[in-house]
Amino acid sequence: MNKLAENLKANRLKVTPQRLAIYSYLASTNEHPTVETIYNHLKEDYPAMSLATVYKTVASLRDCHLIREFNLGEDCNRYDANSDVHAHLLCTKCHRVFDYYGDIDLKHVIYRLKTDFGFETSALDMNFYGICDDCKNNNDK
Amino acid sequence: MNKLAENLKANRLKVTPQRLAIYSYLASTNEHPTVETIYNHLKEDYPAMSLATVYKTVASLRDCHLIREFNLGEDCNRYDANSDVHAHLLCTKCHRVFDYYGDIDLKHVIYRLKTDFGFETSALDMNFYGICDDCKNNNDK
DNA sequence: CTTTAATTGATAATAGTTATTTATTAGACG
DNA sequence: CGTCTAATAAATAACTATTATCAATTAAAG
Repeated sequence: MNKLAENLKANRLKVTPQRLAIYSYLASTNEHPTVETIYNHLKEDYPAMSLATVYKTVASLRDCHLIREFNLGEDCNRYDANSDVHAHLLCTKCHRVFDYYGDIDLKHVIYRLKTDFGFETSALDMNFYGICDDCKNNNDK
Repeated sequence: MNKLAENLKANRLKVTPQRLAIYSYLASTNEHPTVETIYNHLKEDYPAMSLATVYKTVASLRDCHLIREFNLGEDCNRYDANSDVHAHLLCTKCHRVFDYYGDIDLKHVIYRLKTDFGFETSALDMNFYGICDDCKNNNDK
């Protein structure tokens, strides 16, 4: 039994082909896909899969913290199975999202939030908006 | 003529009572209101104001950078006229949003993004999700 | 194998946002 | 100050991402 199936079982989620496919895809990509993207990507191998199933599955995976759901000011959410602490860089031109594993002292900030304000942090987003290197160079169109 | 009206003029936006009211309200609060909240707050003084006007106005103000639009994983956007660099703390229990003006070395990160990846940052969000002090103490309900 | 509760697929419903259209108005110009 | 015109507002229809519903299917426990 693979790791993904074990994670599902550990969270009392039934191991279905649909869930394995969605979770597996998210674990294999760093494209931060939307529900639409996930659906289109899996349509070929799972032609019967419903869009509603994708929505329900990402909600389940998010609820048991197997994936992260986030919004970068677009009209839809994005999903990410990468649990390492990292920032997201959204290129406002090509709409790709890049990861940044930087030297940002987040533990220090989380500690300050707790001691100074009594705020108990359980998750965080760090999002940068701008123009990526490719788009800066490719000024054609 | 007040500062708000001057800002509107500087961006070639007509100075209308609706825009002044919405912009003025955003400049006066630190509650990070949603469109719904803005609409309800102004309904008393401007009973004829349409919800569509609020949507169009915040879009205009956002487009000329007089306010910021952001999303904290809720089902609607929030707006903020505070242009100082700061983080947002969303209490996932009472759904209030607090500001944090911390010692986060963002200039350093922005510089690294540019030199290491060629990413030109034009805006950023730093969002912390957790439980605020009030909610931690008020465990009643 | 049987049973049962969870899940899927199809689709209707919901909610936030945007588009459309007509009436109104800010502000330029004389 | 009155006239004119393009921009804006109000009302509401349309759109789209997401959620809810429900009958059919299936994972998995016994």
